[in-house]
Amino acid sequence: MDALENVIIEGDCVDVMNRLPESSVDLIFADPPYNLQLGGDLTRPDNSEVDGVKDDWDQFDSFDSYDLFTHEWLAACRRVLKDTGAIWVIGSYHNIFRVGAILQDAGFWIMNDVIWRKTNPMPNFKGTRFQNAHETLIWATKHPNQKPYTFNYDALKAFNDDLQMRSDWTIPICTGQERLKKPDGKKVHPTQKPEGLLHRVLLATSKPGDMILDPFSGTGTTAAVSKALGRRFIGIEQDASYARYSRERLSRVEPYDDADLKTVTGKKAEPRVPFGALVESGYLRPGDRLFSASRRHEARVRIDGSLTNGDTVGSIHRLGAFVQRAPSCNGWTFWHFEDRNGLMPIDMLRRKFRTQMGLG
Amino acid sequence: MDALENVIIEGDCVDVMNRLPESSVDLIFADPPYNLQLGGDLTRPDNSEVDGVKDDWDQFDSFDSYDLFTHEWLAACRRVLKDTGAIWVIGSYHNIFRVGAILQDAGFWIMNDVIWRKTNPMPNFKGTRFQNAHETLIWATKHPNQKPYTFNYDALKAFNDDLQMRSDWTIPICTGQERLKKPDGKKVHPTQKPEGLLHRVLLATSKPGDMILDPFSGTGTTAAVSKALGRRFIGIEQDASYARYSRERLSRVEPYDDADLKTVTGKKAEPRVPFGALVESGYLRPGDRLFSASRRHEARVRIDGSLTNGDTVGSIHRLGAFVQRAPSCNGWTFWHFEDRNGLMPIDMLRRKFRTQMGLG
DNA sequence: GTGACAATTGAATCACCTA
DNA sequence: CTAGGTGATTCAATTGTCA
Repeated sequence: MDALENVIIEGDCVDVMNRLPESSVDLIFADPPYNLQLGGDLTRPDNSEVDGVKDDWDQFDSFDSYDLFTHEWLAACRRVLKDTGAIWVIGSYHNIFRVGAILQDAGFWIMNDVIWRKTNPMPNFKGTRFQNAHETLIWATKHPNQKPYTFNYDALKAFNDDLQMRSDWTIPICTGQERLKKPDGKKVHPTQKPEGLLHRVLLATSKPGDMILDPFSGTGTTAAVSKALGRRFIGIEQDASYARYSRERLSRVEPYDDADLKTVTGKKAEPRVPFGALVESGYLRPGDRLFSASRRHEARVRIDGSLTNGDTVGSIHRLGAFVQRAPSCNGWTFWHFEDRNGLMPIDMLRRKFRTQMGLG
Repeated sequence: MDALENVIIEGDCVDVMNRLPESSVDLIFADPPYNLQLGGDLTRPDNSEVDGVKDDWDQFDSFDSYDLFTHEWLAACRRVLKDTGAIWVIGSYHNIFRVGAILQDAGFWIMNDVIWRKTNPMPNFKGTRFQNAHETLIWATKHPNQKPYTFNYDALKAFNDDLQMRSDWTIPICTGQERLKKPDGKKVHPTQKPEGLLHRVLLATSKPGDMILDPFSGTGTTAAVSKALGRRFIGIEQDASYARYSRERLSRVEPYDDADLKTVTGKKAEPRVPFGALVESGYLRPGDRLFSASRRHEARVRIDGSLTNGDTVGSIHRLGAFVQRAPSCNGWTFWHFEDRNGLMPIDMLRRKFRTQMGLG
């Protein structure tokens, strides 16, 4: 099974994952069933109070088997996941606490829990509980303190009107044209996830070309959004009917233009330019004076790209920190050079250097 | 220990609970240590230091020792709880999954998980994850399919502007006058909960005269709100200083005026609709063109909701400001999409989104 | 008093590369 | 592995200061 990609595979997810090469997947999105062994409709979300007696004796037994099931598919996920990879799991209060605890026990490291806040949830008709208006997602890396992992911070900030993205996401449930229907008009799947949710997940924690795996593929929302966003994917689905519907759905997905897949990136992604290179290339000359924005501090450029204020010598960062008595300082934004129009941060020169050298 | 009530008891919560009469409590609210596992120091971009939770009471050797601790206090809670009673637990992703699973294993029956959506959470200063903007509460009865239990559906509906109360609550963190301060101006407790949160909990799931127990009483928010709402209470707190401050606080509590509560309801509770949400939900597609009203400027939509005009990229606001050479710009009114009837501001799409999603 | 502006702060698993 | 250097990074509210 090499170079298998962009398919929906029919079968048990543990079996199928164990036949995939290890450390081959960048990101897993898993929407596991809630009610394995719990007696069908009785424990479907929001109906858990229907039966009086059965749940009582069933409870321990069913939690145990659910835990075992969870442990097994998470172990299979862990094997196929790259050491730089991550996993998302979505669930409700019926199962998410067990899944989250087992995830932690398996060695995954939770980065955030994220709340999918539904704009248009089903009402609780009986008025016996709060309206169940959200689901919980867990985002976890394969290892504690894992470096690197993918998080497109700046893209999400642009998405969110220039504010950093929060852990609660307001997204509509899947309805209308997007919802897959059978010829008789009934919905194909009871819990089809909205493409908007997967769009945000993939935008946040994957890159174009990444391999995305969904072990409980269902109607193929993960696969469909992966295809649209220029990611590779493997979906695994046990149910032949769901698999058939999702393949048909995928055939209708048009990938977006490569140019539109690009996202906002921040300074962290830019190539490093040592300050000395600006001096070397004549953007600044030894002896030039630099100033803090307020002109309160002044320093002279030296031939090796260090600065001196007379008493002390150091890098742009060290001297900036020193004169401010701060533990650290970004010299690029702290120091300014004299321009026709007044003081300009030396970061301007760095940008000019990058552009003229064809960097970034 | 009979008829002990309306007190803060100093001591280990398991010891104290085991000395209380069994089946004597109507509702428990528990805010256990979160086991945050913080690393080194954290500084803000302005170099100031974040005052994190490094207290001894939040230190555990391992998940195992935390699980054992959790199991023990939950067992003690179970004993003192009436068969008609219920429990609330609050936590974050560090601990809530373990607590939820152990709660289920102990025989409690989860009714809802509730999200406390913070209006003013602390940012993620380093841009490494999503801003941790919520905490999770679990509401569970003592038994599966328990009847009766207390749920004041109508009171909540009235409280929530005649809308059914959802499972996500928008409430500010505890600051300002409400936050207890030492004589030196420092906060008494690192994690004091807002009274608005407890107000909703008690309003929803307790009755006047009920006995409310908080095994991790801290600064006594549960006790204070219980007193204000005419409930009886017992708070248990290990730390002598916290206990002293909470007793002093209680002496000042008077019955509530609802208007004073800092909760956010109705339309104001609805989060902003960011531009990216229109893209992920299909109101605009990556590759679509946007124009300024005069058509003098043009840009393309990308998957992260950023715009590009070929040279420059940025959010709708950033790019709008850039092309106009303005310091700032409201992208919602500056950029337009092509409609049958000509150009329409993208703000129209946001309004449509809000309307269709029932967001005010 | 008042309005503008600056300073402070909150349950936080918060950088990364090279020598 | 550690140590050290470079240089990237924040939102909403309340409180305090100064004109």
